[in-house]
Amino acid sequence: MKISPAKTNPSAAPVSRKQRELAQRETLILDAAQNILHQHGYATLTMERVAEAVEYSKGTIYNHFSSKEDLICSLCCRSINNLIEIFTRAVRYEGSSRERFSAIGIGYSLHHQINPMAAQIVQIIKINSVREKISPEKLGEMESLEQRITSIAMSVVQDAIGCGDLPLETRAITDSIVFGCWSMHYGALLLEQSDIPLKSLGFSPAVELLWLNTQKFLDGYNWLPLSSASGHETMFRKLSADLYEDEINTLNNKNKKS
Amino acid sequence: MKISPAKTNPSAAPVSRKQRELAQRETLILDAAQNILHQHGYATLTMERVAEAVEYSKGTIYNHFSSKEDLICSLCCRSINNLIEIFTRAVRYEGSSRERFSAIGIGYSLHHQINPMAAQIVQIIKINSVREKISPEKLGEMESLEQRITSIAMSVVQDAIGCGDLPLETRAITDSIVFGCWSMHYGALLLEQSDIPLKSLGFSPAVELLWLNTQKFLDGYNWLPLSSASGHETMFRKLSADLYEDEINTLNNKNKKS
DNA sequence: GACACTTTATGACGCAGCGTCATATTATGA
DNA sequence: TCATAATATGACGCTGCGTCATAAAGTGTC
Repeated sequence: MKISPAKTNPSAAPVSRKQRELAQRETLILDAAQNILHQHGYATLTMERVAEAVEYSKGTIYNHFSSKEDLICSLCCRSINNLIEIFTRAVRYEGSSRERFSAIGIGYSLHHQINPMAAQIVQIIKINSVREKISPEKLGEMESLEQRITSIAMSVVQDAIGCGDLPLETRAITDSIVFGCWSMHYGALLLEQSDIPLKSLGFSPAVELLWLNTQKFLDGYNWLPLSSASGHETMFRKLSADLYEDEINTLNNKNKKS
Repeated sequence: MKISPAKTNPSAAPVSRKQRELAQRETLILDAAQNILHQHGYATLTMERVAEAVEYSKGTIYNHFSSKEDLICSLCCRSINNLIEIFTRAVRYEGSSRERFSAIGIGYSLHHQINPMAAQIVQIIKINSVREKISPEKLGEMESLEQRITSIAMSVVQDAIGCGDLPLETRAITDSIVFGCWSMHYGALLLEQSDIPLKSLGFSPAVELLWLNTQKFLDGYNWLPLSSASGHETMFRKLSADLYEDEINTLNNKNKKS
C-alpha cells in the first residue's frame, strides 16, 4: 500500500484534490496524536487510540505513517518547524547581535515551556532503538530541518564576528558557541521536564538559571556588549515583550488553567 | 512473593548467607542486562533474554525487580555510583578549585564515553511514562544518589567562593554554576550519543567543544584562574593524566577494538 | 531419613499494542 | 452500468510484559 508523497513542506508542485485531502488528513492525525500526548501522556499514545480519535481505522493511519515512531518523528518535525519560525523572528529583531542571539534562547525556552511534550518527543526520537524504526525519508526530512535551524543560529554568530561584537580568535568558534548554547538549553530543559526534583536538590527554577547561565556563557566568549547583573533582567523583559507577546500570553493562560 | 530488602548499598547490617546469595544474584542479573545493552542495544533488552542469560526463569528475575523499568533504574543507580567515585577522586585532587571543578567535568565526560549506554539509560529513565513504572523505593534510592553527587559538585563551588577564586556576588550562584555545567554536559553528551549527524551540521567533535565551552562558561563567572587558549590543552592533559589514567586506557582499548 | 511445612523457582497464561494483509468498500472512467 | 483501480478496514499473528498456580528445593523436628 503506497500513498502520495505527502510532503510536510508543501512545495510549489501542483497538488490534486486527492493530495490535498490526504495532506489534510495527515494533519488531522498529527493533531490527534499531539492532543493525546498533551492530555494523557506518552504512555497512552497508541495507534489504536489515534485511529479512534480521528475515526479512521488503524490501517489507514499506517497508510500515512510507516510506524508509530514515524508518526512521532513527524510531530518532531512540526516542532522544529515551529522553532524555525521563532528563530527567524529573533534573528530579524532590530538589536545588537547579542540581543538577537539571546532572543533565540528565550524563544527556544518558551517553546518548550508551552509544549512540554516537545522535549519528551525530541528525547524519545534521539534514542537509537527508536530511530531505527523511522523511515529514512522522514529522518532525512528531520535532518534537513535541523540543518536549517542550526544555520539560523550560526548566522547570528557570524554576524557578531563580522561586526566585531565577538573577538575573532584563531580557532573557528561559531560552532562551539552554537553547540554550547544548544547543549545547555537542551540539557536544562530535559532536566526540568523529567521529574527530577531539582528544587529539593537545591536548585532555583531551571528557566531562570538557564537565562543567567547563557549570559555568563556569552560573557565568557566576550560577546559584546557584556552583561551586568542589572542589565540581565531588563534585557530579558525587553526581548520577551518585543518578540514573544503571543507565546507569553499562551503560557500564562496555560498556567492559569492548571 | 516478597524477597529480602536487597540493599544496593550494603549497610553495616549483619547479612545472612541467604541475603548474600540474593545480592550476588542481583549483581549477576544487572551484569547480564548491562551486557545485553552494550552488545545488542536497548531494543533487544527483554526480560526473557536477561533470564536466559543468567539461566534463571523470568519469575525469578521478577523477584528481584518489580518491572523492566525497575531493573533499568538499578542500572542507572550503578552508573551514578560509578560517577560518585569519579567525582570524589576529582574533588580530592591537589589543585586549584577551578582545576578540581573542571576535573569533575572531564570525569563525567569520560564516564559517558566509556559507557555510551549510560546516557541512553539516563535518558530513558527521565521519560515520565517510564518513571511511573519504577518502584518508589528505587526512585528514592536514585534520588538520594543524585542528591549526593550534586552536593559533591556544589562543595567545590563553595570552596571556590570561600577561598576567593570565585567573586562573591549578591545572588547565590552555587546552584547556577552547577546547574549550568550539568545541563551543558548532559545536553552535549545526549546530543553526541544520539546519532544526530553533528559533523555534517558543521560541528567539531562534541567532547572538544564541551571542554572549551565549560572553560568559557567558568570564565564568564570569573572563576580564577581564568583560562587562556594555550592553557586549556595543558590543563586538560594534566588533569586527564593525573586523575583518569585507567579510564583513558579503557577508552583507548575500546576504540582500538572497534 | 521421613515427614510436615515454608520458602523459592518455574513457565504457561492473559493481556496489550504493533504492524500486516486478505477482504470489503469506494472511486474512477469507459 | 459495469470493470477496474485505489483505498479502507479490522481480524489476526506476533512479541514482550507481568502474574500466579504449581512444582521444586530448603528447613526444622523427631
